[in-house]
Parts: sequence; C-alpha cells; structure tokens
Amino acid sequence: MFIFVRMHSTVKKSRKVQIEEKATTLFREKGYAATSMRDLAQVLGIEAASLYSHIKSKEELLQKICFRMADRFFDAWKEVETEQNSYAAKMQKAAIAYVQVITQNTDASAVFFNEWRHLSEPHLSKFLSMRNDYEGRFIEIIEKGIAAGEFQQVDSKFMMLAILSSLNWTHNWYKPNGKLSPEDVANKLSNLILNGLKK
Amino acid sequence: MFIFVRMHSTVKKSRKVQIEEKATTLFREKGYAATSMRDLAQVLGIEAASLYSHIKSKEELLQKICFRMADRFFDAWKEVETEQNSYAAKMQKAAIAYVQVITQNTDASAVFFNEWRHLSEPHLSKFLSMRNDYEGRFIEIIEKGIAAGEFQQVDSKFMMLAILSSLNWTHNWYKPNGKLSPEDVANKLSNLILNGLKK
DNA sequence: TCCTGTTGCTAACGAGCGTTAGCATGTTTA
DNA sequence: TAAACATGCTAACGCTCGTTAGCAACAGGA
Repeated sequence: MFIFVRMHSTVKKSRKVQIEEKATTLFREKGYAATSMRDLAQVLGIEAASLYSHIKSKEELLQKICFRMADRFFDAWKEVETEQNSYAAKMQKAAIAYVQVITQNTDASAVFFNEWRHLSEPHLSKFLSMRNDYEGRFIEIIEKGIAAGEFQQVDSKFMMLAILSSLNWTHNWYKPNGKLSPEDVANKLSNLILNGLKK
Repeated sequence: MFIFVRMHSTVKKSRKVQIEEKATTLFREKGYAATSMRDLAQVLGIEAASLYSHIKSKEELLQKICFRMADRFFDAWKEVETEQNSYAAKMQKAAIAYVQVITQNTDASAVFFNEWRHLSEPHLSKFLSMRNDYEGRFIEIIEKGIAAGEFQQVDSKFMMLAILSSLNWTHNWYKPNGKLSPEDVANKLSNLILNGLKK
C-alpha cells in the first residue's frame, strides 16, 4: 500500500471515492434520474448490490456532489473579500474565483447546476438557501458599484442573473486541456460583463 | 362544439393538446426521466393507459416540445434578417427575437434547454445540428461586427456562448405576469451584452 | 341508422428500479 | 493469531416503469 497522498498520479483512491467520481460523470452525462445503480456498478466492474458496502444510497451521492461544490464556491469567495480597490475589480475577482471553481470541476459543476432539484428535503431547502446567499453577494457588489457611481443604473437582481448565467454556462464547453486557462476564461467573461461587446 | 379558434379563452383544446401542455409543465418541474406516464395521467384525471389513445409514446411528447421550440426560434430569426443598419442593431434584434420566444414559452423553453439529451437518435442528432446552425448565426453577427470595427476583437465562439447563455437563462426567472415585458427583458440584456455594466 | 373518431377503462406484460440480507474472501491492525 | 475492516458476491424484495390488448361508451357526420 502507498503512503497516503504522495503524488496525484500514484494515490490509491478508496473505492468510495472511485464510486463518487464515476457517479459524477454518469450523473452529468445521463442525468441523475436516468442513471441507475446498475449503470454505475457496471462502469466500476462490480455488481449494483456491492455499491452498498461503500455508500448509503443513490441520493447520498448526489448530496455529496452538490454540497461539495457549494463548499468550493464559498471557499473561493474568500479571494473576493481581499479586494478593496473598486467594485469593478471586486466583480472581476468574484467572476474569476467562480469560474475557476467551475473549470476545475466541470463534471461536478454540471451536476451541481442541473441535478440539484432531485435532492430531497431538507437538503433541497438548504441548497436553495445557500444559492440565495451566494446570489446576494453578487447583488451587493452590483448595488454598491451603482451607489459608488461605477456601474450603470441597472436592476441589480436582473443583472446578477444575467452575469451568473453566463458564468454558469462555462462547464458546458470548457475543456480542461484546451488552450484557455481558467484565468483566461474568467478574464474574458468579466471583460464582457464590465465593458460589453461594443468598442 | 365550438368553432375552431375563436378566442384563446374559449377554445376547446383537443385532449392531445392538453396532454402535451401538461407534459411540458411536468417535464419542466421534475425532469423528463423523473416524470412517469402515471404522473402525467394523474394531473389529467385519467389512467396512464388512456394516454396512449392520443399519443404514441412518452418520447414523442419530448420530441414535439423540443422541435416545436426549435421552429419558434427559427421563425423568430426572420425578424433579424430585416435589420440592415449595424451589427449592434442586428445583435439587439437577435436578442430580442430570441428572448421573446423564451418568455412566451417558459415551460417549453426549460424543457428545450434541459431535457433534449433524452432524445433518441436520429432526433438527437437533428436537434444538435439545428442548435449548431443557430449558434453559427450569432457567431456570424459577432464576426462581421468585429470586421466592421463595431465590436471589440474577441473570440467569436466564446462570445456567442457567453451571450446565449445569459439569454438562455431567462426562462428560469421570467414571470409572464410580472412587470417586465419580453421587450424590456430583451433590451436590458442586449444593453448589458453590448455596453457592459460599467459606466 | 351506421360508421368513424374520440375518449376512457381494466388487466396485464416484461423489464428495470433502489435496496437489503446473508455470506465469502482477503487484507490490515492490534 | 485473532479481530476488524474492505470489498464483493448471489438472491431476492417490493415497487414502479412504459406500454399493449381488448373492450366500452358516446359523439358527429354520412
């Protein structure tokens, strides 16, 4: 057995982690409801019943994926709080932090954005309130930016939705091995948001 | 029996149309895979087996919803072709036409954007090629706008994705009876796209 | 009046679902 | 060496799935 975590490539992943990873991929590709435990078992080369030696339920997998992503987004926000110059700069930092989380976890992001509605209570409510919290942080930046005279006078909630939706979409096309780094993507997007398409 | 189509409110809808409408709502709320024919039958007050006097299969419902939306998007594009002034104006017209289709069909839009992957072949391929066609039209406007010196020099495909994603998101929050008209939404969004958030 | 179309039912089909029980094997830890 | 853990199996549970067969009631048009 290897010593725990030496290099990424040589880590022996626990079966549980392997299951979670394959589940993430499958949930992304086929959707949560359309992915069966037998599908999941098959890609791991075991029987469906064997999965239950490692996990509690199918939904537990979804919960792990969704709330782990939520944690990553909140963690990334710490970067935003360090920014003290302008609200434009703060918005840019928020976009960069956000896009970085997405591009570093494209499969989990897709599940996070598309499959959360299959969470049961009370997880669903918790998820929605976290999302609400996060969206509020973007609204706050926009509103303070308007008050400070930096931004156009726009409907802040409306603008938050437009901005986040273009950031959220990133997981659908971003290729981790492509020519664009997460920073490139985030910078291009925040440039579009702040300055628009026109010259 | 009423004469066919006199007023919206007094039209006697065929059972088939009623089924398609309820299916659209359910597919939107629960997702295609998680919606059962028994669910659908229940909201109509009939037995699941009775549905099959009117429709061929569950997937046929999804196909109808998806391709009817696709038709609406292509229809709406005719408006864009009439615009001859500037590429900014053309982009604005495209955004308006697009958002109008979405806001006038929020449930069907949600299904169109989220459930298309459950289409089987050859419908899936047809769907994807139509989407590709449509995206290409946005790319063309962006590229010609850049060539004409109207737009910043940006990656046109990247920009198309960012723009469409913020338009696509509209169905998630738009309230048909709210204070914003489809035109309002479209104008605000195209203003953001063209001019950005900054003053 | 007969025909055709619309609408709906009950009963049932084979298949797949998530999950549990109970057991076996090998590996690590004490 | 013994206990504990990790990993996997077969068999099966109760349930739901989409769908079909066959039949019945009623409407509108010829």
